[in-house]
Amino acid sequence: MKQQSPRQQNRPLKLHLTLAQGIGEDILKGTYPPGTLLPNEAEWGRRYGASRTAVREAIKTLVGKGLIGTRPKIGSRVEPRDRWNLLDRDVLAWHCAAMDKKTLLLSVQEARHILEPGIAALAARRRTPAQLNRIASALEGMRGAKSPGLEVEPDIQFHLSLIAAANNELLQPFGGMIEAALANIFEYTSVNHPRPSQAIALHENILKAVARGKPEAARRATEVLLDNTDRILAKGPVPGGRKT
Amino acid sequence: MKQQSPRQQNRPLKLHLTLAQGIGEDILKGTYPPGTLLPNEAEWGRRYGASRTAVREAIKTLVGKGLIGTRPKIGSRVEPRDRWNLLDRDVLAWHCAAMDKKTLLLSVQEARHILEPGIAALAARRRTPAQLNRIASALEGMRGAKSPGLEVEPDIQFHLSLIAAANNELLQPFGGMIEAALANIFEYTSVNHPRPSQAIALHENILKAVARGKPEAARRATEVLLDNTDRILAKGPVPGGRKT
DNA sequence: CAACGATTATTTGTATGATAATTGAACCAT
DNA sequence: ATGGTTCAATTATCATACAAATAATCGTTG
Repeated sequence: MKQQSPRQQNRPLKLHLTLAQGIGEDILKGTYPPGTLLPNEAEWGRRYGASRTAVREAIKTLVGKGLIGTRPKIGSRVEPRDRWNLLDRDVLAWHCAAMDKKTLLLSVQEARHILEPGIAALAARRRTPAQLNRIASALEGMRGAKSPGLEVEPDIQFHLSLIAAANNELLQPFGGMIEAALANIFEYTSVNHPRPSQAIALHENILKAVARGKPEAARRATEVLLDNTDRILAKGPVPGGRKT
Repeated sequence: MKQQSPRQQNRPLKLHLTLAQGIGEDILKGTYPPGTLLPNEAEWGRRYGASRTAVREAIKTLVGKGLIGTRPKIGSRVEPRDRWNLLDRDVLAWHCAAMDKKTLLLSVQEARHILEPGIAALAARRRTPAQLNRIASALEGMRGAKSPGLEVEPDIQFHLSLIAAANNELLQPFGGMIEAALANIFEYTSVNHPRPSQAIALHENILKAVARGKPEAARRATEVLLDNTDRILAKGPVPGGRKT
């Protein structure tokens, strides 16, 4: 048999990562608003039963994400929100954990409406055959999915490969946002996707336009898909809700 | 009297930051392509004359930015590019240092064309009076600038406050990109801005549309401004070039 | 000889303790 | 009050030791 209970995801997570996550969530949660001072290193060590070494490494991670800054004799201060790396996978995850899901998903959709149509148009002009292939096989994955849960992963792959096909590295960081969004939309709307076949058709329209090198068609097809996602979201969470 | 001579660049930069910068630049420069292994911690320590502690803190910073991942017995491996936090201020700076400026600026402009019109439209719908004020005073700053160099800072402020006025936190991380872009465009095109008065007029159009709550007008005005910037960029660098 | 299991070696992870550097705050002399 | 000095709190750096993870090696066995 494998691991026992399902609450232990794979590996026990290194101590400094646990600390970074704990402190990061506190910050995103608003426990320490921007401008305020965090407890000092020794104090974090006491709270988590960790050595200063581990605490400092966690803090350096958070500094790397733009959440805090440190100065001798002062301590660690929370940076203003506009310096936060909100698109970072971890930060976004902590944000999800701390924030109302619906509000967050609406923000994500708004950003997607601004970005993805333009990205699809770019992809239609610049995608390589290999990139087109990757998009197509993601779509195949969606078709092949038996349960709605298994549809999410290929869906994510579809959008990630679309972004990759835009061939502009500065747009890649948005992949993390899309990834978090799609995973959470499923969490939120659960099994009540109206008609999976419809979603697949909408994705296929994008693929076709990108394949034929029609930027404007790709843009419009993406807008249609996003509008559809908006409608699914607007229906609100599934009545039963989800446990975890 | 304020600080004295400019010979001391602010502060001697902490050791772990020097390390993070050095290693980060190496990665962005392509010395260690994605998927390859970095030298181990002891080796970095030897190269920089630093303790393992300092090296490890630098590495944790880079992990935080998504550039590398670490595993015991394996070492530090460069992550695939689509996990890099390219919008992070530091990463972007290292990227600038490593890459051809023109190519980078073209990528930035492309991203701006996708993002900023939509952002301006959002801002027209949602800006608060205070946010509108901040945009207006940035424009005033541009007007008041005596030398072209002094015009850059208010220009940056104009765009940052426009992004802020969109009131979508997920769009904020792009501020760093715009910031780096505008600073470098000045570096690149130097003093040969054709007519500052024209640039100011184009910015003013955006402000007016946002003030009047006209999303589509704001979108179009932003597109016009970006097209203008494109033209300035297309002229290429100033013949004399810049020293630094 | 092939496959599998234990051993080993390498690298990162964590802990401890000490010292240096930075800088706000308190203090003191004028 | 003013200006400089000292003090103290906190991060920054170092050295060392040991723990944990895991790829590679080696040896056993079927």
